Amino acid sequence: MEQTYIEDIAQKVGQEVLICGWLYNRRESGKIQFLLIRDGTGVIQAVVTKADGEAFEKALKLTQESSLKVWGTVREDPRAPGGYEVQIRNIEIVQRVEEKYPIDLKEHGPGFLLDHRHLWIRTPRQTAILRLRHEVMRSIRDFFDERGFIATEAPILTPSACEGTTTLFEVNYFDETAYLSQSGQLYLEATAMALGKVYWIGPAFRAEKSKTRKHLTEFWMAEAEVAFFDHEQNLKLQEELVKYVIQRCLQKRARELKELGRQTESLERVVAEPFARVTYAESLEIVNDLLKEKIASGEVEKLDWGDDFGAPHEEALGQHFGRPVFVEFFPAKMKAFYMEPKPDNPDLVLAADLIAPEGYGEIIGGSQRISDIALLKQRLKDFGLPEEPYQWYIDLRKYGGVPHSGFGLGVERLTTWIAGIEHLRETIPFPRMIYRLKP
RNA sequence: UCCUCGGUAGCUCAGCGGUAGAGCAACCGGCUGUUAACCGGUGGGUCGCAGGUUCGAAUCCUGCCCGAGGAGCCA
Repeated sequence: MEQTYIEDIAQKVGQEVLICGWLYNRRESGKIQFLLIRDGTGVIQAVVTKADGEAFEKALKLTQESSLKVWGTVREDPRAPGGYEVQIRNIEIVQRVEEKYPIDLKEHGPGFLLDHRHLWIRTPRQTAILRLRHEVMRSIRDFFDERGFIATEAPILTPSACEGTTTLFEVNYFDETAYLSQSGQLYLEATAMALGKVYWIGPAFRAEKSKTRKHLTEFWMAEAEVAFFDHEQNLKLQEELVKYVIQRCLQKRARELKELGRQTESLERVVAEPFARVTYAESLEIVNDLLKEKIASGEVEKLDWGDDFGAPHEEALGQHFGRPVFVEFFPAKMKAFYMEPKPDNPDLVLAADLIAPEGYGEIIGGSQRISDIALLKQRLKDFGLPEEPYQWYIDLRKYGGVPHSGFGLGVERLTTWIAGIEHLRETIPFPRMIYRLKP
């Protein structure tokens, strides 16, 4: 008999099915037992009574997370969680858990759960989040594929810093030192010159000693790069992408969003309305005004020209607009060396960060890239970077340099926002953080 | 790296100078519609580690280790 998955159970009412899974919980009341079985697609209640004989005796032996197969008949019953249940005919215990399962149905702290991440991911909340992550990943791919982008890859092992500044993880590479990539961007610029429109979703590594709910040392970025794209086209693409992903999650993952208790009204508004846009200069005024009381009391720092936003500033800006907001035209010196200057004010660059509402902070950073070879060399010099390791990158301007633009989107940050959860560590199966390398 | 809080039973915590506790989990028993079921019983401890103060330390002091929350930095 073929296995039926729990998510399809509604189509099997009145029929005999085979459920293969794990025991999530068991409740018994004398001559009747209720088994809650999970199979990765959902949880179903199965019922067995003393009159069922052998199956009842086997059910008594089942311990939490024991693996099992259950044959029985599906019926609708309002008393069952989810509205459907299986009347058990036969049970096969695949493996009985002999030792006590470490994770209870309630009351655990984050430290304990992270130590048991390999088991924690079995719980309904975690599977809902991971399914949502899958939808985010898949919809990003679909978005780009539908628009004729080519998926290409950037190397993880790199000879030098892409952006020069951030701390990198060092790796022994035979007789040399290599670094784990902190961004695929520079390589994507090269593949964009080969293929026109490119994207990739890959891991990025930052050895920053950050310890906040918004940081991982290993996270996934969706990056895109388009030849002949300018700043305006770049922002339009980003807005379409974010709306597309959210729309897909709302459509296809309503069950998971409900499981997470996510209020979807704000997400629906994000899809319906245009994103806000402010210049960096305007944003300074807005943020300083919004936070003027906290600045006066010394709780938050006042932002001066050239300052980057801190967490409170980012949050205030997100709350103020109540929808995603692009902050654009930053001072050149506070951003990376490769960004194209604003034509009417070369002290600013054609770059933008996208700030999510509801306090979720920056989810995208992007810019138009420098296309002129002389300017690029000058910028490397200004930033105190050597030309030699960037020779291949300079070549992109020597041989048919064109205006081009791109961006990087933080997959976990976007997923955290859509899920409406507190900490991004739950949006990746095995989070890597400053004090956490295991399991 | 800095600031704050914490580490006591498998888990979540109480106890804060005088015999080591509760709830949940586990195990045993009861209950034919449970919903993180309920009711009764049983077992379960190097009180993070090291040193100090004291007649006496889980409790007070010092150092170290580990973790959580926040800051900075960033996606």
